[in-house]
Amino acid sequence: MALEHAILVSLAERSASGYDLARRFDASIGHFWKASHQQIYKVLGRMESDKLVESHLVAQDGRPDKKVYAITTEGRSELTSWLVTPTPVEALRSEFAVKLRALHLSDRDAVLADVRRRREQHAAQLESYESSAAHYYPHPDRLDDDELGPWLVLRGGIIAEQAGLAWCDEILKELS
Amino acid sequence: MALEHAILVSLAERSASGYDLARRFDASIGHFWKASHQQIYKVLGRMESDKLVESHLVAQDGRPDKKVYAITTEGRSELTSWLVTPTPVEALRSEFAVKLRALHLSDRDAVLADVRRRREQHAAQLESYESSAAHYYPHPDRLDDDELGPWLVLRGGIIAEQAGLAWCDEILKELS
DNA sequence: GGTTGCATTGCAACTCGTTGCATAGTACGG
DNA sequence: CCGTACTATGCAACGAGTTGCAATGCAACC
Repeated sequence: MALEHAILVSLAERSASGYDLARRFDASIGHFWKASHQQIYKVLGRMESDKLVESHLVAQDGRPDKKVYAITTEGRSELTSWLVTPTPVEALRSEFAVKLRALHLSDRDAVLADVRRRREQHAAQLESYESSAAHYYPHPDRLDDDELGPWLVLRGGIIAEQAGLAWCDEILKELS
Repeated sequence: MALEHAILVSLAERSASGYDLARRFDASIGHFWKASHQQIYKVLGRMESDKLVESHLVAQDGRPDKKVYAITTEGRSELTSWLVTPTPVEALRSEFAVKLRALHLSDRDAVLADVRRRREQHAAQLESYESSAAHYYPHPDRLDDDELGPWLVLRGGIIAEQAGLAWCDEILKELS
């Protein structure tokens, strides 16, 4: 139930509608935890019956009404207790690694093309993270208290993409 | 349906029972694609009705009978066509990143302890990969054709663990 | 005037994977 | 002789996530 907690984190920062949350997940948090709007609406519904969040309707002009969700006291205590429980290291799960392992059964050129594609995707993602970093945190040596977390997460993304890139480069070297 | 393909890869190398497969997944392939025995039995059953694999019973002495699965021609062609289709880069999904993002809502010492724990796990995994590499591939500059894939996969694991380790170290530095 | 796109919420059906349980024979240590 | 551990297979229930579809109403573009 990690989406539940990701939503609590997001709502603890600011109340939002399901639609807003879906957009936030497309942007910041979503770099490390994707969620579709269907999934978000479903989980929000369950969280409301569990009293972790509460909602009220907000009329808007020129747009459909929206249902703004806020975290409850119970939600906050659930969140803080989750925050201090140790996190199991998630197993890495890579379809690409399975394919690579079967290299001797496969078509070398197809694999090469695939690796090149992946390399470009990692490079693009890395660039996007780095420009986010430069834009939002121009002075990483002087961060506010509430900036440190997001900054470290961004650093994690950068490190992961660099690793992905390095792996692709190593594969390309071996295959050429 | 990636487990299906991982099983096909494994059976293409050698026929095996569900139990054997579960152990293989605990060892080599499983570093990058975990699967429980329940899951494996279930998928094997479906794959048999889909004619991707076929089984026959083998009696053993002192042990229960086993059902040995072999890949079929149809399974092989499914496998080769899967091998040449491009692989989407899997989104990274990290519960830990979500927690880290909420650092300002959290208990600094609890986070520190968690990061230290994760650091140890990455270090242990890295060491295990490196000793596998040293043991199975003592001469990485001279690899057989069928060794290159597994070697590159292992390299991917090493690179990923090093990245995980580097991230932990960076977090520890910032939090101290 | 028609099409496209955005904002907003949601349902239904499905796949994938996890957890817990059941069964049964053998081997081994205390 | 008893408990534990290994080999071997499987079912049932559940949770998480994906895919596809649907509705409505406004704005902007051609």
